[in-house]
Amino acid sequence: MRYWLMKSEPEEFSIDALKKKKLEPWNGVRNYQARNFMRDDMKVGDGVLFYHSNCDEPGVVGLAEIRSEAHPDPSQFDPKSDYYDAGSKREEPRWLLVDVGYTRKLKRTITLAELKDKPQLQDLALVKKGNRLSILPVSRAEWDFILSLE
DNA sequence: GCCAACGTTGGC
DNA sequence: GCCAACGTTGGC
Repeated sequence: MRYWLMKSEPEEFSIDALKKKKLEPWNGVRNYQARNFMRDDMKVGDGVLFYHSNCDEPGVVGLAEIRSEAHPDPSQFDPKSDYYDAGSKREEPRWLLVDVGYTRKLKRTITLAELKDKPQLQDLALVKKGNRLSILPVSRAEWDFILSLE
C-alpha cells in the first residue's frame, strides 16, 4: 500500500464536497508526471492526503482513498469541457483519472506553513521550492508523521 | 533538438 | 494582484 497527496482548489472541489459526494472521479489532471503516478503506481486502497491549494489557508484537510485503477478521463473528449484536449484520441487516450473516495476530515487543517517547518518532512515534494505537482507520493513515515500532528 | 515565448500553478 | 517557478509550444 502506498500513500499520496492530492491537491484540489477548495473553490473547485473541497473536502466538504467530497464528503457529500463520497466518491469523485479525479478528472482534469493534465500533467504527465501526475498521470504516470496514477497509471503506474496507484492501487485501490492507497491512502490520500486531501490538500487544499490556492486558498486562504493551504494545507492538508482530510483523508481519502484510491477506489479505482486509472482509466480514461472522459473530459478530454468533451469540447465543452475546460479539460478538453483536441489532440487526444479515443483509441489512445492521453489522460487518465482514478476514483477517489472520502475517508474523513481532519480535526484541523495542517497548514503548509506548518509542514514546511518540520525537519521530518524536508524530502516531501510538496514543501520543495517551485513544486507544482498536483499528485505526489508520500512515504509511510511522512504519512504517519503528518497524521501525528493532527 | 534548441530555446524564447507563453501559459499555468499556487504561495504570499 | 503579483510574480517565481516550471511545463509546454512552436519556429527555426
